[in-house]
Amino acid sequence: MKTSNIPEPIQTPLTPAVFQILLALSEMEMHGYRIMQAVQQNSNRQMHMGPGTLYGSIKRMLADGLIEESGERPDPDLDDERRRYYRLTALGRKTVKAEAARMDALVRKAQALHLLPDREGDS
Amino acid sequence: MKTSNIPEPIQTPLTPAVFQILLALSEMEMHGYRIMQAVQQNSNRQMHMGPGTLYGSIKRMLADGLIEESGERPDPDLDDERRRYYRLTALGRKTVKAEAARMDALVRKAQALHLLPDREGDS
DNA sequence: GCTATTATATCTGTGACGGATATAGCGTAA
DNA sequence: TTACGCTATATCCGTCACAGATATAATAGC
Repeated sequence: MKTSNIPEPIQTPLTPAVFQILLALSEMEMHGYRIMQAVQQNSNRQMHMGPGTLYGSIKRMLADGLIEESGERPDPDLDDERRRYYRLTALGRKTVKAEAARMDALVRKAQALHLLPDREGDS
Repeated sequence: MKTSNIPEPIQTPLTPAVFQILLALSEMEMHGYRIMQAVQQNSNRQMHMGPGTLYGSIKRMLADGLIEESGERPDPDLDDERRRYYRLTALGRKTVKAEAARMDALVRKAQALHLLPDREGDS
């Protein structure tokens, strides 16, 4: 599957792993291991991201300019020197928005086909 | 990324290609080449699915029992003998629903983080 | 009859994923 | 203080989906 890059050099569809990482980092800066836990939690433990997927994805996302390492330590007291914190770049934020919009359109399509339980507030 | 198979042998997250094919076949039975066009159309020509992705995905989905070939020719008059029509299986329908629900949850998460333009009708 | 489009199919390089493995700091209970 | 489990990062490698290229052939229009 491929998306035409008419508007900007945005790279979609994102892989599930990359999208989950961007989504987690949209909420707050965090370090790698924390991302793994966040993904598991905000999916009701239905998804599991192993270290191979996590750190491999992080490396690629750094290279693509979607995220960057943040030197700041959010909590100087309870800290762990090993941790490496990451934050979204402007491109990362733009990309996660584009992907969310793409998925939203698909969800609406699915809704129109009665593949989701009916809800109030749809056109 | 991996999903635990607690409830049923449903295979999610689906790849974008597989989800698009299931979504297209949810609307109506159609043949392979038609699916390619449908994907392009209901994504405003932002996505393009080549024959490699299409027929490779179809082969896998047949093996996984998500779709099955339908001997019926919907339009006996305007027909093409080369066409091979496909329809969803019960598993395929269950799978596309599960995936739509998974994506819906992600979209809601994105909405809560203001990654989507605000809309009316959200809790 | 010529050409473009329709339609299916395979081959192959690239790259994401995911389990295994490695390394090491940290917390705590015996 | 030692042992163990958890935290945390990192790499390796096998598997598999993707995507362009290519092949083949039927159909449609000129």
